[in-house]
Amino acid sequence: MLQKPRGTRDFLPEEMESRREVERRMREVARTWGYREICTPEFEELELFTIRSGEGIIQEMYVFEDKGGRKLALRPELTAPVLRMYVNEGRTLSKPLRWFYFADCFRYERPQKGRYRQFWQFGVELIGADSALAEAEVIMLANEILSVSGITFSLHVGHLSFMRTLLGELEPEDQKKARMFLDKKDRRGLEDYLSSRGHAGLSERLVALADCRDLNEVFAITGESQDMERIADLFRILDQSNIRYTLNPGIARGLDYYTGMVFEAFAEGLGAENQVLGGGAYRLAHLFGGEDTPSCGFAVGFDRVMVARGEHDLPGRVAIGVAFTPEGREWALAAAKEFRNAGIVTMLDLSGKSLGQQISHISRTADYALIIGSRERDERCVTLKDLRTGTQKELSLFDAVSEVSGGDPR
RNA sequence: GCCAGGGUGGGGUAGUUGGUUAUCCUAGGGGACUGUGGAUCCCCCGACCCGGGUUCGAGUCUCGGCCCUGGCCCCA
Repeated sequence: MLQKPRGTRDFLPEEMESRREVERRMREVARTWGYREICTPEFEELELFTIRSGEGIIQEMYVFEDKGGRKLALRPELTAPVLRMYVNEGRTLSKPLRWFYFADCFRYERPQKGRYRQFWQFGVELIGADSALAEAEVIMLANEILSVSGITFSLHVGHLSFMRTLLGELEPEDQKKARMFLDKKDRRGLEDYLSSRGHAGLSERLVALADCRDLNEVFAITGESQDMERIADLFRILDQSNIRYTLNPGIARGLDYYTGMVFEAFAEGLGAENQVLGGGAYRLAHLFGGEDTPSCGFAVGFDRVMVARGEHDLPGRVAIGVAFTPEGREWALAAAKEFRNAGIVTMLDLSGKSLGQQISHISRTADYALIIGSRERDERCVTLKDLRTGTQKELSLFDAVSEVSGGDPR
């Protein structure tokens, strides 16, 4: 038997409905903040992704050549494509642009819990706004989107300025190493490394900084800086908005990518891959031939959100099945049309078996059986059987529709 | 790329120190039953992940691969 490709998944109707429901809620929140949906190609020129991240990521992407010899890649993320799109066709639109997307991405990695080779991201980009309020807006939006998705999460907000100030005295190579140790929370490793590079005093300050949960403590370590007031304002806005977050100056990941504010969210019950959201302020447009444009955004790992939610039963829709005899078929077709016009899920029996067998089959997938034979046809009525109670009555078509409309699904 | 544990019909399972036709439940299909049957009865379908090796004989032992589940690495 043929198997699906490694790291991909099939979704049965139940799971799909539950995914669509969460997706719908996320879209709805984004819309109420004025963000509008966009869509970019499933694959792009390979170069779009290597410009920023280097050739090294090719081995973690689905890369291929088309019949014209073009080097292409399935998109591994959406920020670069969205900014490419902005440079191509969004430059003359009035700023700021508020865009969101829900799309699948592909990465050639080892699958594990919450990590697949095809996965979905819900993301937001706010392009062309450069203020504390813009950054705060994106964080607040992220917070609301995760909230409506029904998961328990913690939000960590940091700023690269803190770390940069301290790391400034190091060579770029050493900065990278130091960040790696910080990210892994390997304090001994950090200390040993920095001592060996002649910066013995620095590790203590870095560790202290990563531990800070209060802005005043942070500034006590980093000293005064130019953007101090703006950073303070960002956190002031978050506090005024009653967002629950943790100040985390230790966020060290993706420093090459982001330029200022950075934030992440973590959910419970996900094992090693517990990050469900990442975002921050960045500048990418100039890499793709546009003007240097301040932007910020985030991406939600949709599949991880679904894993973190666990099993949820969705309320189903009321459904009816129509059982009929050959003489009743025409009237049954007309009746089914009426029910569907009223928005009721209506399934005709396709087997042509005896009424008893039809009802037996209908009872597995529907809440009501509509029974139509020559008697109903002659009297222009229908027999409606409530399959949960077993009671049935003969009604006019109009009354039957309103009866079912008012009923609850199983 | 590395480590650990797994892989028996669609789903869930039993299978002893290697030994006849691989167990049970469930789902699915068909039939009896022609206006009540969500039933009942009967029947059917369908599996040892793949490939080598050991053996008279492998679901069982062994090696390699694939896949799954976790963890490491990475995470734009």
